[in-house]
Parts: sequence; C-alpha cells; structure tokens
Amino acid sequence: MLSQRRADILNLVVDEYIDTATPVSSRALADRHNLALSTATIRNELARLEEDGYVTHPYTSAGRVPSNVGYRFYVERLMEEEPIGPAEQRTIEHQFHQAPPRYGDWLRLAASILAAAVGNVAVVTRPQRPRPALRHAQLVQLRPGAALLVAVMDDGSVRQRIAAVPDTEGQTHLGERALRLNERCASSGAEAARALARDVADLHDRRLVLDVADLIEEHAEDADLHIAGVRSALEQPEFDSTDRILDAVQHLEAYHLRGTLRAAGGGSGGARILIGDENRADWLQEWTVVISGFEGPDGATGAVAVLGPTRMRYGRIIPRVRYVSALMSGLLQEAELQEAGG
Amino acid sequence: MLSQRRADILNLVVDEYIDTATPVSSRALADRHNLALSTATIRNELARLEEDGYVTHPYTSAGRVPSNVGYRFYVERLMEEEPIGPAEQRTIEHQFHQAPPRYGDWLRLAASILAAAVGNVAVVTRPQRPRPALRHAQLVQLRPGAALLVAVMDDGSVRQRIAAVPDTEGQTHLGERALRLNERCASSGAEAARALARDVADLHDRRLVLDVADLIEEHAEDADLHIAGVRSALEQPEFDSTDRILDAVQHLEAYHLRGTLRAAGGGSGGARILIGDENRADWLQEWTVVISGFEGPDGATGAVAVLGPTRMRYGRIIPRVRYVSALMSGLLQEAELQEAGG
DNA sequence: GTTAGCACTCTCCCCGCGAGAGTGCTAACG
DNA sequence: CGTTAGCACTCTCGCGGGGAGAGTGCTAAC
Repeated sequence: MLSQRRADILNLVVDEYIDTATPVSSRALADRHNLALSTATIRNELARLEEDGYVTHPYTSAGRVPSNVGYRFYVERLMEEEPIGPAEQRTIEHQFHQAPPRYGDWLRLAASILAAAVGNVAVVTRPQRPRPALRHAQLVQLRPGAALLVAVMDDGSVRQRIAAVPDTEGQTHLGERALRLNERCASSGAEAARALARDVADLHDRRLVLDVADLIEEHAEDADLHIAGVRSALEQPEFDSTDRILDAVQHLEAYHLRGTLRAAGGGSGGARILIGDENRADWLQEWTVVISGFEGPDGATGAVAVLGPTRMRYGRIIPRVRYVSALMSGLLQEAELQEAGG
Repeated sequence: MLSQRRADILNLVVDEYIDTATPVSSRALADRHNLALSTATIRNELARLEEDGYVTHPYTSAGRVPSNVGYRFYVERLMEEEPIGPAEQRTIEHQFHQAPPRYGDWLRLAASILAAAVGNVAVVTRPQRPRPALRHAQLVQLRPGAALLVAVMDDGSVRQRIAAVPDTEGQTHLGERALRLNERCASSGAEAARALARDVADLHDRRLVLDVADLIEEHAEDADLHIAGVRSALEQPEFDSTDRILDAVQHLEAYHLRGTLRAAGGGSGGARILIGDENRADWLQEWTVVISGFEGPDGATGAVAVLGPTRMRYGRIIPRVRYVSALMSGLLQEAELQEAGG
C-alpha cells in the first residue's frame, strides 16, 4: 500500500502529466503545488514510486511518466472528478434536444456531443436487444415474381430485402401472404422462425419465413456505430509521427471498432475503463477506452464510449461518459425516440 | 500549341513525377528514356514549358514539377491509359459477385474494390432519383396513440418514422388508414403529397400525408456515402506533415463529402476530372477528383469517385473509375439488386 | 527523515559545412 | 540556327559538433 504522501505525489504526477504531456520533474511538483517538501525528498519518493511500478523514466534523467499501473491507481483512488456544471449540462441537453427527427442522426449527434465535451474520439452504438423479434412483416410488390419484404422489428427498426413470390400474384395476393406470415412469425426470434419454417407446406411461404429469419439475424448482428472526434484526438501530442496517425485512422473505422467495443463490454450505469494493455486489441495498447452501457426500452442496450491516449483527462472524461450514457437511457424512455429504430 | 517534342517531354516529366514524387531533372529524363537529346537541350525545353506554365520549380535548382495546367494537358492529350487486363477484370468482378445480400454492404464493397484497385480514396454514393416518390405506405401499431409509419419508395428504399394516431385505434383501424394513405399518395413526390394534404379533412390522415411528404424529402436529400481507402491515400508522400493528414482526415468524412461530390457532378458514362484548383472546396486545392456517374433503373443516378493528390496515376485511375462505374450500372439492372434500396 | 549541494547524464536545438544535385548561361560546333 | 559541352552558381539535405538546459542520483550535513 502506498503511504499517503506517496499517493499524493503520484496524484500530482499524473495530473501534471495529463496536463502538460511532458515528463514531470521534482522541481515542477515542488513549484506548482505547495508541498512542504524539498525537491530532493520528492525525488526520493519518486524513486520509490518507480520501484513499485507506478511511474517510469523515459531516459536516465528526465522527469517521471505514469505507467499503466499508475493510471489504474489514479483512476481508482486518486483522481478527482471534474463535475459537470449547470451551464455545461444545459449545453449538452440543449444539443440533444435539437435532435432532428431521424434516429440515425440522433446517435450521430450523441457521438458529436460527447466528442466535443471530452476532446477525444467518441463512439455510440445503437441500442440492441439480445434477441430481436419480428413485430410486423409486409410485402410490397415490385414486379412479377419479386416483392419487397419489409420487416418491422420489435424495437421499431425496419429491414427489408427482395423476396421471390409467384409470378402471377398481385398486391392483393401478397397481402394475404403477408397476413399468413404475420400470423406465423409475430414475436418470433430468428431461431424460432427458422424452426417454424419446416412445418410450412407452401414453398413460397416457407421461403418467406426463412427470409424473415435472415432479416432478424442480420438485425441482431448489425452494430450500427457512430464515431466522432477523430481529429481532436489525433491532435494530441502522442500522435506526432505519421505512422501512429495512420494506424489510428485505420483502426478508427466503424467496421473495426465493432469488435473492439463488443470485447470491452460495458456494464450499464457506471463506466468501465480499460487502460493500455488492459485492452485486448494490439493497436489499443497505448489507448484507454472508457465505456458505459445505456438502456433502451425492453432490455435493449447500447454503449457510449470514449477512446483516447492513456494520457487522457480521466477526471473530466469519465463523468461525462456516464452522464451522456445516463442521458441517453433517459431519452430513450421518452416517447418520441422510443421506437424509431433504424 | 506545344511542339511535338515539348509535348513528349512534358509527358515524360509527368509520368516520371507521378512515379517518383520527386522533382524531375533533365538528367533523369535523358537517362531513363532514350530521347536522342542532350540534357542541355532538355533543359532548354523545360525552361520553355515553365514559361508556358506547364511545369514549375520548387526552388531555383531543383527538377521540374507539373503544374495543374500541366496535369490538365497530360490528362487530355498525353496520358496513356493503363488497360485493365483480363485477370484484373476477373478479380474485380469476382469481388463484386461475392456481394452479401445487403444493399448497403454492396455499396461499401464497391468503394473498397475501387480503393484497392487505385490505391486512393474511393467514394460511392447510393443511386438516387431526382424526385423520389412513394410506392407504398404502411402503419404498424406501436402503442396507443403512436404507430410506425413505414414508407417504401419507388426505388425500393424504406424509411420510417413515428406517427401520431388516435389513442383508440387498433391495428385494423390503422390498416384502413394506411389504405387511404396509399390511395392518396401512391406515386406522389414530396411536393405533390404536401399540396394534397390541404384537401384532407381528417386531422390524423392529413398529418400522415405530411409525414409521408417529410419522409420522401428526407430520402431525396440523404446521400448515403461510402468511403474506403483513406489509409492508402494518406500513405502518399504528399501527406508528410501531420497537419495535412489531419486536414484530410477531417474532410474525408461522409458528412462533408456529400457537398463536395454534389458540386463535382459527374456526368454518366465518362469520367469527370477536377484537378487542384479546378475544385471549389478550399481543402481540395491540392487534390484531384475523378468522378463518374452510374445509372440505376428508372433514372436513378449515383456516383463513383476517386480522390487523391494531384500527383495521382491518372492513366490507371481514370479507366478504373469508368470501369467500376459501368459495372455498377450493369449490376443495377440485374434483378437481385435492382430494388433493394437502403 | 529531510535537505542542500554537486557531479553527471542525456536530450534538444542550433549551427555550420560539405556533398550532391541540378540549373542557367556561355561559347563552340555542325 | 538548333544543339551540345562545359562550367559556375545555387539551393537542399544530411551530418556532426557543441553548448545550453533540464533533471536526476548520490553524498554529506542538518
């Protein structure tokens, strides 16, 4: 266990390093914060902190830099959270209520708001049920032999695909097929629909049931990620070399992030924090992920996350991730947004 | 007009510069291509080309670099197109036919394929009609007082929003409303629907007609862009400073590119080429945009584009943009994809 | 346990300089 | 008159030296 004094010093080192992005010297600590200690004493303490693995040296005689262990301790015991003042709260909520009526835009907006608030990459995923089911299916004739199968999921999302139907059937016949389809599949999940298809005699009807099952499955798998703030994150001094930027750019694409966020999980309510090598992915070894789940209606869950260099303003970012996450849970309960999936 | 010899030299300068990304010296031209000329003569010709504005000097005694005028002349008169061999054709088409059944994925795939073929940023937009109209509307009950209005457009895309309905109405009543809505709005564009709304007596019905109009309008405005190849483009030596990369990253977002592509237009069939300051946008002053429209069924048009530094391999890129564009026009006529709008 | 002092180390930045590349010019050549 | 060889000149780029500065670790005194 760290002595109080050493913990205090570690706290200051991390604060200072987060602020300046340069290794922290004993002199800087003595000057800027009025520790009643000489630089020599501070140096002794820093040496002990280094022995215990909380800080490191980039080279023999530079200041100290927090290690991942140091950051972890800081986040759990030392850090002071920067409260979200009423003005900032108002700003954030105001931005949210400017939301355009479109659901996808709303998620994108959430990502932008969070990114602006924390100056790092923000990611927001669509709230998703573990096992989506069908609410309603519809067939719209396109041309002889083909119809558009439109499936409304129980979370209000809509998916569609082209389905084969008999050449001879017009919209009225298709209506009847749709009716049968709804009777059969209403509230079914993907597996249920697939199981059920076996008992359907009519070849086209069976095919439609399977199409519905496909659509439900697609919907379950599709993550629908929104990313914002890449540029502001890349302005951090850790991205000094072009290689690092390129790596980051490459990995900060929706397609790649899906897996990352899934791995990070993100229990609802609080925020989960993964620092440096606590992340699985190779490219995240010098990143920290702060992630928090939010809840839509009926057990749907999404995630709000911030990604940035391990040297990030934890005290600022963590409460803001929590706040936006909670805000989204709240907003999702409200009527207008509740079921506009998409 | 340029003399034949001077045109030849310009051609070589551009080829060489595109290849090496370093200013081209008279010696390099004499060595690598067997002009029956001394370096001194070449220098004289280069000086004339510079007078006429086709090339420039980065500093007093460096080699020559093509100007925008030089590139323009090169593209129009000099360049030799690099043909797409049968193997490459097969590769590209093969990739296209691996397309997953989802429409959005298909566009994304097209962007990736093109990006891979040209080593630069590729952008593909959804084919879009100038004035989309409604094909079919449907109401699905969500809860008392609210229903999901699902609109299938005449290009097969689907959009939805929450609509207010009387608290007392169940799915059967909603079915009737939907029927009326379809009778009224079928094949209507946004303005038509809006005009028509005035004559609808029932308050909820009128509201629904307006909602349909909104959805059609949204659909008309939404560009739905897919981008790929950012990383490979940023690996070009022109992006040596972090500032340039950051600018590029910032602007290469779907949201911003929409306007850019719209401005570039892109007549179908051939490819339109905008070199450096021929682009409107400030950030594109050192970029070239190669854009080609493709045609879906019923007058819908999309665009395929490649963005890269003005020093790009025009001879390779232009035919590939055309090829992919034509391929997409062709594929869009095929049944499976024709109407699976997203 | 704390502190002053000091030697030592390592980085960073600036500067100068030489090598090299490439030009423009001039004068000779066919 | 176009072409070419030769040459002086210019500008960049990379390298190494060196000094300033920052910061540490250690020792010895308080």
